[in-house]
Amino acid sequence: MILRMSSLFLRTLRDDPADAEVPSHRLLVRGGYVRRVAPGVFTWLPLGFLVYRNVENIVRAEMDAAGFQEVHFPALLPREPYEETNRWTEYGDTLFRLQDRKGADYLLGPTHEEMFTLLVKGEYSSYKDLPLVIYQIQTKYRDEARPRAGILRGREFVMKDSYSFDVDDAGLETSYQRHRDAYISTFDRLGLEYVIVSAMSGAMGGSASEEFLAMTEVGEDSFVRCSACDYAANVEAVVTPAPAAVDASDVPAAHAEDTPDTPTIETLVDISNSRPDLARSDRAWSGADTLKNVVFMVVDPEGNRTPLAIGLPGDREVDLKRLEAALSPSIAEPFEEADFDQHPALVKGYIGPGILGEEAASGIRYLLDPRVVAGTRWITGANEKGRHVYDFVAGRDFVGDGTIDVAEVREGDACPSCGGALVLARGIEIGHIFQLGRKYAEALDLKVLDENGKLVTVTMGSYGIGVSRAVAAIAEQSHDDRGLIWPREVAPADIHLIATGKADEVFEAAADLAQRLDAAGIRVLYDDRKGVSPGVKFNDSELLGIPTIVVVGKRLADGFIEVKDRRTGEREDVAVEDVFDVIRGILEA
RNA sequence: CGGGGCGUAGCGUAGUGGCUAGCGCGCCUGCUUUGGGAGCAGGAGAUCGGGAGUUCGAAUCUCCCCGCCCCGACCA
Repeated sequence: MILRMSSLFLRTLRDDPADAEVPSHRLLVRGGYVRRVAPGVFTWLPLGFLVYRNVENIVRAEMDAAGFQEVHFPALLPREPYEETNRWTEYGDTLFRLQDRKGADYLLGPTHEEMFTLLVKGEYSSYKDLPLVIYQIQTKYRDEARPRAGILRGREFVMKDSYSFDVDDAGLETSYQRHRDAYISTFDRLGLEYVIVSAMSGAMGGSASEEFLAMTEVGEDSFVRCSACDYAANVEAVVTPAPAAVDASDVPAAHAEDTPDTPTIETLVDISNSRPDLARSDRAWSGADTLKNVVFMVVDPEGNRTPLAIGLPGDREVDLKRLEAALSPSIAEPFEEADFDQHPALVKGYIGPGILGEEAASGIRYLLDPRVVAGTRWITGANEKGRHVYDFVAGRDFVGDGTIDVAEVREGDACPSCGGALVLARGIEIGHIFQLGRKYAEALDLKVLDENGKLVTVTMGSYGIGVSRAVAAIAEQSHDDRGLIWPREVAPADIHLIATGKADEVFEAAADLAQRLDAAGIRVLYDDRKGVSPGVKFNDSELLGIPTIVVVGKRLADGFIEVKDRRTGEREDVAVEDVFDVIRGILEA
C-alpha cells in the first residue's frame, strides 16, 4: 500500500479546533482522521478509517482465535423483542426510536441481548449444541444525554458484543474466563495501558462483572488501585475493611453537652477544641472523632419512599454513586425540608443515634459505616438543637440495624486486599465482561433439553469491547505535544516517507524506495507533495503519528537517507543502499 | 435535567449602535523560495446560528428558539 499525500483526501489543521478539549479529539480532528457531523456522531476520513479498521481487525482476529463465531445483526430493529424484556420502556430517552411508513415502531439497537437470545432460541434446542459463543462488530446507537470528548463517548459508536450460551453455571464461568483471556490479549495487542476492575460490590456477586478501563486522565470512571498489590476496583465496588473491635471499658459514661451553633462538623470540632471542658488532653479533636448521621429518602421501584439514616465518620461524605450501587434497584433522594417536617424527632444538624433505628423512637432504619465498630467512641448529635453527646460508644451506647459501605473512598485508604495505600485514578471503559445469568433467557424463554430430556433455561454472558472508543483511547494514551504516536499495528501506515526539496533525484529516489517497500508488503504513506516546504511536511508527519519517519532530502547528495523514530525522536542517517534493510529491521523488531 | 462558557468564511479569531464586517491559516493565479508551518502581487470565499422586536440605522440592544463545549446528574 502506498498512500500519496499529493492525492490523499486529507487536510490537516494548523490550529486546534475550538470545540475540542481532550487530546484524542483535538488531535484526531487536527490530523484529519475524523470530522464531526452531529453531536456524538463522526465521519472517519481515509487515515482515520485505516486506523479504525486495524483496531477492528485485531479485535476480530482475537475473537476468532478464541473460537467465537462472528454474525451480523441489523442496527435497525423492530420494537417487539425489546418490549418483551421491557427495555423499550426501561431504556427511556437513550433509545433512538423511529417509525416505518405504516407507523410500526422501530429502534436503532443500543445493544443486542434480545436479538442474540432470540436467534439462538430459533436455531437450537439441545444441550448438545452448547456451549456457544457468537459475536458481532456493530454500530450501536444511544441517544446519550451528553456525548463528549469526540470519539470517546459518541451517540453512534462501534461495539464488539459477544454472548455466551451455556446449560449451567460452571459452563458460564468457563465462557466468562475465555472472554477474559481473549480481552487481555486483545488489549495487550492494541498497546493499551489498562486495569481490570471488578464492577460490582463483592456483596452482589463476586466476579460476575469486570470492567477493562484504559487509564487516562480524561476518563469518566473513577477507580482505585493499590500502591502495593494488584488490587483495582471501581469506586462503587470498593469494600472498606472493618477494623477490629476496640476495648472501651475505660471510656467514661456518655455525657451530653451544650454546643450552641454547631450544625456542621467543622463548627463542632472547633468548639470542642476551644473549650477547656470539652478539649482532649492528648490531642485535638478532628472530624474523624465525630459521628455524622445523614438521612436519605429511599425510593423503591414501586415508588415507595422510606427514610434511611446512615452513620459515618464526620470527616467523610456519603458517596452518592456508592449509595446508589448499594441500594440498587432503589434510588436515594435528598431528605427535604418537607421530610423533616414529617419526622419532628430529627433535629437538622443535631441528629444522633439515640432516636435512630427500627426499634427506636423514630423507627428509621439506621445503618453504620464499617469503621463504626464496637468500642469506638464518638461525638454525635443529642437530638436537641445546640447539644451533642460525648464519649458515645458504639455497641455500648448505641447500635445500628446493620452496616452500609457508602462513605467516599479517599486516596490513602487501606486496600481491602493487602492493607496498602489506595490511589485514585481515572479511566475509560473499553471492555466489560458480564455474567448475565438467566435474565434474558427467562424473559424470552430460551430453553434447551438437557441429557435427561428436561427443559432447562440457558444461562448467558455478555461481553463488550468499544471498538471505536478504543481508537480514541489509544490516541489518548499515545501522543505528545506535537501530535499522535500510533502503535505500529494500528497505525495507518508503517512508514511515513517524506521527500523534501525540489530536486528531481530526491523525488525519484523516494518514489523508488516507496515501490520497494510496498513490494515487500510494507505500508507506506508517501509525502510526494511538490512545492510544500520541508517544515510543513515535518510538522504533518509528527501530527499524523506514523511510528517511523523516513526523510529523503538534502543528504541524498551524500548518499544518505534519514530514519526517524516518531516516539523517541531519535534519528540516524542511513546509507541509501542500506535503507531498505534498516527499515525492515525496525519493522521486525 | 442543573450550573458555567460560547456561536462571525473550511479552520482559528477581531469587531459594545454608524462607512463596503477586519485579520491569520487554508484555498485559487503568477513570480520567487525549499531541512522545521517561506516571500511578494493579485483573487475567490460570510444569509455575522435562526426568528421576532427596538431604532433613521443592529454582528453589536431586547425576547424566544436552535446548536456547540465544559462541570455535575444520568448512562450496556
